[in-house]
Amino acid sequence: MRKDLGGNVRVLPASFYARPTLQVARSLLGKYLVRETSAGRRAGRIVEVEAYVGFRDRASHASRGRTKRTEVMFGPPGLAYVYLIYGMYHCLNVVTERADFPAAVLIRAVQDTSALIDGPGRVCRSFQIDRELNYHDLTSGKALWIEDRGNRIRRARIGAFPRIGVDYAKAWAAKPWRFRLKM
DNA sequence: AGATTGATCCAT
DNA sequence: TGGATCAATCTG
Repeated sequence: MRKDLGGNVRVLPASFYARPTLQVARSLLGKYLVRETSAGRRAGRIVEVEAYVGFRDRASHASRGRTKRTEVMFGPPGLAYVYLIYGMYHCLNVVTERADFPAAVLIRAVQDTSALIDGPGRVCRSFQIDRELNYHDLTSGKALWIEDRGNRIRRARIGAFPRIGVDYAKAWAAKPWRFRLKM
């Protein structure tokens, strides 16, 4: 299938990511995560995400400052931030907003045609995403990208909840920055 | 509830 | 340089 024609299907451009992170997070619901390898193409509908916003967000890796690991979060919008957690699992984020402002959205769950892949580590395992894709340009339309397939998501279908696994962030952990698409 | 696993970060 | 920590997942 052509990615830039046929009306509805198109790779999300940098302008999509260059917006306030909470907006980007909600907008990502219903979009399609696409992974292309030599083995073929695989896609899934994004159904759960989490936003990490700015220097002051204590739940964000970037709250500790600009380090080798967090540098990508300070990069231009539309980059992939992929990191290894617990020495075993990878997590995929998309970088948002603007250069020098650290923000990203974690992809927590996608709906395949046959299964729900629930959990950021499972998403990466299922889509063969690892740190080789850290800094990958998601607007390139190669290897890994996100597509708009023209389906509209009504605001009423989006639920907001506290983020997972960030209790150490105290008050910031309570912010309803996890967004999930109701079935 | 406990184990797993290794990169990262910061205090010693 | 050592050791605590970790945006998770699996098993019992």
